[in-house]
Amino acid sequence: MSLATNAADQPTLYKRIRADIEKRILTGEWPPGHRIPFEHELVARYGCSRMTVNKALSELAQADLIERRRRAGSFVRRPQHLSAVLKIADIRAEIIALGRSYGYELIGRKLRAATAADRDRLGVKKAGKVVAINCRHSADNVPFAVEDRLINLSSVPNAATADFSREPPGSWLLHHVPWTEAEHTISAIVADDRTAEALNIAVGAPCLVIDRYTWRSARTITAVRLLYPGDSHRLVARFKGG
Amino acid sequence: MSLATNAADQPTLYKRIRADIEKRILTGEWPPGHRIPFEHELVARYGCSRMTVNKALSELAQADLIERRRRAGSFVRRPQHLSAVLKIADIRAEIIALGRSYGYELIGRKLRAATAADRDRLGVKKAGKVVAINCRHSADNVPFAVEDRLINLSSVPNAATADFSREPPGSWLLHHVPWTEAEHTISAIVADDRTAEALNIAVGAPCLVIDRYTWRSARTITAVRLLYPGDSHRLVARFKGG
DNA sequence: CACGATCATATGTCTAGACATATAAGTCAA
DNA sequence: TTGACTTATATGTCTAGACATATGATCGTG
Repeated sequence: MSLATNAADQPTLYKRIRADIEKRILTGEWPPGHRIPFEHELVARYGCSRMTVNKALSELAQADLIERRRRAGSFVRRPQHLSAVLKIADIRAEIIALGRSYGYELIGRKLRAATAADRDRLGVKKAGKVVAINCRHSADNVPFAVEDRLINLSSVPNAATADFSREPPGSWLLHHVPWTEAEHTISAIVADDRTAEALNIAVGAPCLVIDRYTWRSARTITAVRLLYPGDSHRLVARFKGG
Repeated sequence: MSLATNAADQPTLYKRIRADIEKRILTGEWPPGHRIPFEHELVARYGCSRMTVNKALSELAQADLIERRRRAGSFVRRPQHLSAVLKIADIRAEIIALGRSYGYELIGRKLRAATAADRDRLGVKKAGKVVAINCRHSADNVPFAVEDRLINLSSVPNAATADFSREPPGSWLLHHVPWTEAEHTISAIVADDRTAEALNIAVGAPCLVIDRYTWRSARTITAVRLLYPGDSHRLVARFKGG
């Protein structure tokens, strides 16, 4: 019976159900915490058996996109299942997890029309407004990292009015812009005068550089460069497979 | 009827099937390319319906542990689905992928009983033999990275007789020891005299350091430290999720 | 109000079938 | 030998049920 609805479909039904739900999550229509329809509701909507819906939801749960709770339903998960490398997205959380006291200091914040350099850095073509932020993170009152960030206001208009004097922009973004993709580039430099002063290390000391570029559904969110003292910091990534 | 076999089990049947197969793959009993039993054979062995074994196999396929081919069967996959950060496990493949000519040079190779330092580095308690290898990778005849590696012969006895004068140990291991887990630690240093000479860079130039520790099923395989010129190398990792 | 016991319900797992579909393998002709 | 056609088969998807189980809600009691 339900095969009727499957007549002109290219993908199979359970994949369509999965894709439908995934799309609503990724576009933010169903934000983290949102309860997605019960299985029996989806059964009614798609006119299929429960096993079909269950397969779609199971795969979404396996991908950590949703969390399934008996008796309660299925809920969109908060994106907290990141690999260790990405977890440094929230430096505050990282430092607190290490049991050290976290310190944050906003050095500069500018709202401006995107310059050519800004557009290049964000990988966007059209002009628009951006926020440029400079700040410093510390652990136990020792400089931990300096951050140089650009936020694309076309994608995240709220960031124009967010108060970054108390909350670090990485944490703010993590809570306001869920489900992004990111690309990291890791390299090493030696500290120049400015960096050495900001990190309280010697000029010429090694620094770890992390450039992260973040987007959601083809919209650039933010570009950030983080500088860590190279001898004191460790990025740990653990993988399974080959 | 099949519920009878499920009587004293803690995990559910499909999870047990999945775990059974996963174990044989991870221990190497079923190497890459091996055809695992057909669904109908597993149905007979576990006395359950096909949907149950199908669920187990589908999850293994989703985890990229096996590949399913219609009419042919299901096969253990070669571990080639690594994240970008881990892909540097095979520097030769990385350089060739960049379209550059790969060069390899074995600097030193020692077979010895594990010293206290070796055991500490490998994270093993019992004494045993190890191979210590020093080598250099180059791209277009320019030094690309120097490698300092320790292989635990208790886990990989074959490595004692492998010819590392032509094949880099990372590539050799990748082809002889499938399905490992790894932990990376990334940091930055400045080049000392020896490093500077090996990489043909200036003393005091920044270097990216990657320490990788690899194991399989609680058995340590190898520990390696890679040094890259920090200004010329880029580690790129791309993630999906928050 | 706090705390247990009970109940309702959504998910978790499973069955014994079914038809669809891709494809390895065999068959036959050019 | 090679290419085209046929066939057998393993996986892919789906159904309409079933019972198990965890847990949010509700209700009653001290």
